[in-house]
Amino acid sequence: MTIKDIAKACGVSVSTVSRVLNNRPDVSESVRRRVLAAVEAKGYIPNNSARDLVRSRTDAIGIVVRGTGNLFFSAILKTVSREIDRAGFTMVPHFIGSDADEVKAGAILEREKKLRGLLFLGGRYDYTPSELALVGVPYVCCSYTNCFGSLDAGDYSSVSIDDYLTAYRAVERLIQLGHRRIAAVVPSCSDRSVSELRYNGYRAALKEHGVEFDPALLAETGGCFEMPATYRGMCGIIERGADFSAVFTISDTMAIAAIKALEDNGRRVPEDCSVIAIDGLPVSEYTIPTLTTMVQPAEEMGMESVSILLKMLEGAPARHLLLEARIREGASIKQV
Amino acid sequence: MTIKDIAKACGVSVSTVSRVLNNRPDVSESVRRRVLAAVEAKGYIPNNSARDLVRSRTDAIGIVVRGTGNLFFSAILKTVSREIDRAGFTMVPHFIGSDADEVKAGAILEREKKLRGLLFLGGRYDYTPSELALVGVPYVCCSYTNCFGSLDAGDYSSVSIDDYLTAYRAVERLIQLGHRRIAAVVPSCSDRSVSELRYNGYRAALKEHGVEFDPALLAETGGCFEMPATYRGMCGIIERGADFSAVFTISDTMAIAAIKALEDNGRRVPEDCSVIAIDGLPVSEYTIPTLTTMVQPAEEMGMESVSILLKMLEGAPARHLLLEARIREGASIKQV
DNA sequence: ATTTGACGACCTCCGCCGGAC
DNA sequence: TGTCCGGCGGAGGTCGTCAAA
Repeated sequence: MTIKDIAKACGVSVSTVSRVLNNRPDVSESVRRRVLAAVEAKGYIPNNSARDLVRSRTDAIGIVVRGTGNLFFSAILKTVSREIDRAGFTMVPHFIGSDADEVKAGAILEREKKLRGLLFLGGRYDYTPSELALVGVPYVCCSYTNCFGSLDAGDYSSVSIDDYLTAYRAVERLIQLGHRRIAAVVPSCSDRSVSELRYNGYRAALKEHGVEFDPALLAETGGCFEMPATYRGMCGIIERGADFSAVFTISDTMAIAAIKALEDNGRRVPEDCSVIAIDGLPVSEYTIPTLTTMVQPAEEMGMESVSILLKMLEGAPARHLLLEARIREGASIKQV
Repeated sequence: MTIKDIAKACGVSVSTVSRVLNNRPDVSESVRRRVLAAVEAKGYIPNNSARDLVRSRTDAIGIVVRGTGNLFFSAILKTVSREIDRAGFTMVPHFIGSDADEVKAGAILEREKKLRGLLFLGGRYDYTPSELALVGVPYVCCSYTNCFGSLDAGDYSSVSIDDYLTAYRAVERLIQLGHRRIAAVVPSCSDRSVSELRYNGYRAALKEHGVEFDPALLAETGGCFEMPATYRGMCGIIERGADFSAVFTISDTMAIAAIKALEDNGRRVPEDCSVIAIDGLPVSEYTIPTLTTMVQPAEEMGMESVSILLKMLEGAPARHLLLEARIREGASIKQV
């Protein structure tokens, strides 16, 4: 069942059928009706591969999810999927490890699947224009920005929270409660990415409030956001006999692992040690104790990312949206 | 950048490049290397639309994920995505609510995206053949089976654990530890689905070991797997003054919410009450206390689901794989 | 002036035949 | 005789162009 069969059945040319199918004006009403009737009668459906081939453009939007096991991304992904479907596009997801090259993955995806646009869910903060030259379609960085990089702000869009400020406020909250010896478990202090940014917020909050930074209170997990590495990092701080009354981690799952390490070493949370984090996962509202955390507006981030990308496909300029993370008071911090 | 450019650059014919690209045997090793080097150097990627076109079929496999917020599915999804990519197919995901009609969603997806096959991640256990007649491509039910339905076993594949037996074993473990008053929080006792199946396993374990079932120890959440509803259900059992020393829930996240409800009502886990569940999420290894749970082999389920589906696309018969859920001993249960 | 037909290009695969060694 | 490679044509739908009715 091809366009030729329809043409033959109607006694018209292939060109004419194509014109009807694509709603072009230069076809007489009588021929149009005859063709549409034949299409309906024979149940003809145009071959999408052939259409894509000649139009050289699809309805595909790629999503590169960097960091498998990131529960925060899982939440965003569902929103993104829903919004892309709603707009009549097709979502093409691609999951990569947190140490993989998302730009390369996106560029390959773009060409393999003929993407109209790209949405990066997590990535590096220090792109250079030459790196991103690989990407030939509009793209949005969801949950991060290019603050360490050198991209022209007009060349890409981003939707994120202010990582530095959010970390600053989380640590400031601990200081307000009287904490001075505040440990931190972070993937890295200098990864030119989310971890460095939030670490800088931690350092700035200490400094601003006259608290001296103590390297003994810091654990780096070697770039890893996973719970086992976080658990080991927290144990490391404890085992070296460091003196601290609070812990800051850059994600909820890291906080859950850190709390586990504290409890396993005989330190109760929050009685012996306060813990604060950033993310606001649903599950951390049911941990014991309930986690106090800075909630990222996941739903809003997903919606806005897709909305901005779709508008870019229609020629709208790039946008950089900075959303606010609000604290969700739990029971993992207390006054000292 | 097309196959012609590669041919020109290597000084060979288009046919030869095509032969190399498709791993055909009748090409000399030297030419093969030269062509592959040029492909690498120029970053050539074959046009998928053209490939699909000439092969007269697409490379799309649909995934209908039923139940947003299901962390267990998030883990499977990553494995499924990786395996589909590896096999050279394209994954087309579709997320729907846990009360939505996955068959209808799959059928629509199949027509819109011209799918080769479908993978249902979560769904009803009681399909009838007429319902599934909507689906015109091979499909695999991942994480569930049609045990309440009337499908011909040869018409579909499934990869799952034995829900009834797994629940039976979990509850049996509690009985072995001396528990007789075992509460259960389940979405529903009669949803013709996973909840009913696991509830039946709970009831069977009680009966088999001479423990009388007490309706006061049961909470139904109204078909909901979410933590807030589970929390309320658990609180309901406590508030009605029921006497129990252990709780069985059908998922890890439900257990986390149940433990929270217990602790909030002054009952320590496991000292005052043991809790056991089914799933084996990474996060439940870091909750306090560590959850004792029946681990579903998520990685294996994802891999096998894709593997079986791909073989079905090549004409292989349907298969029904029953995987084993092994207990992960935590610290949420104790002897009484 | 309006409508319709014919044609080539787009891109890849694959089977087939022919030539070269 | 066997191995390797070139070349051809058909498959599919769209779209611009040109010619014709």
